[in-house]
Amino acid sequence: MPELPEVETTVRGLKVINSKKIVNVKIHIKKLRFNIPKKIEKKLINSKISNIRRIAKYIILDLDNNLSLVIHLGMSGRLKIANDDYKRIKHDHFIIFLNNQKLLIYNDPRRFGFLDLSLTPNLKDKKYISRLGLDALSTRLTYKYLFERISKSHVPIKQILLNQEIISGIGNIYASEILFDAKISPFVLGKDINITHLVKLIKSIRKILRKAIRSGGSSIRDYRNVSGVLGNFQSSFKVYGKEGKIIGKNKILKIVQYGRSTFYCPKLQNNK
DNA sequence: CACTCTCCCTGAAAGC
DNA sequence: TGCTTTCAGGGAGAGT
Repeated sequence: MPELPEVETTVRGLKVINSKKIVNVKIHIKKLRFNIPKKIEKKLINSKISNIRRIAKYIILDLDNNLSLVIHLGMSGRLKIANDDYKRIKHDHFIIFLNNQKLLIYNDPRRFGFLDLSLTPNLKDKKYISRLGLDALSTRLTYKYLFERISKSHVPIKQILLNQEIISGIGNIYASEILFDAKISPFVLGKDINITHLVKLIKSIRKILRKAIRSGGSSIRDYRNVSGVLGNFQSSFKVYGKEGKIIGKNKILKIVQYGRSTFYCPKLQNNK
């Protein structure tokens, strides 16, 4: 669910708690994908949120005590802001109480997400951050950069788009949508993509992700922003989840690459 | 080193 | 209808 547009939507929604002070923290389960850092409560309580930002699919809450809280939503994670009369529901694992009577709640049924704490200046040294390639919406993402990174690769472009060490922020849904928009076959290998297609690919990456952000994010079913409002980009999906759909007289197929589903149209995505 | 596969977990949807 | 099976958005780490 949460790819760059959903994370960006979440970060924008979280701005309302910027400059608020953390007055309490409750952990209901200590192990998500990784263990929640020990004594995190003590480090968070009494600090003030000084900045809220996104790095790839990571949400960063910078605090005024030189620490940063890192949140990754995994596949099913969600952040909610609620009032102090909120009744905890299933899978609410981590709750931050703020000095404006609001709560920040981390809910994650599959627990593939994680929370981490870092000294703010050392955040970039965390290995999950340091390895990241350019952000999918970075202006530095050019065809030259991509060519340099993939022109020797024997991996299909669909998988390249999912590799966060090359471009960060794209997940399985938007990868299919982007390739469809760029009319590029998901099978074409990095080494076989020409410059014209790289230029088209970058255009489509920006176009699809920006449009999804404008729609408030998306998901298969029910991506919601921090206030619980549904995103609606999924109504704009052209190929994802559309197996068998006919466009003109061309059919959309679903295949599996590297264990992930890819939706595409062989006739329209032929690299011509 | 480069690449591929499996697994973490719950719940929705499909299959029977 | 209801029980069982399959499959899912991410990413690390093991395996080839």
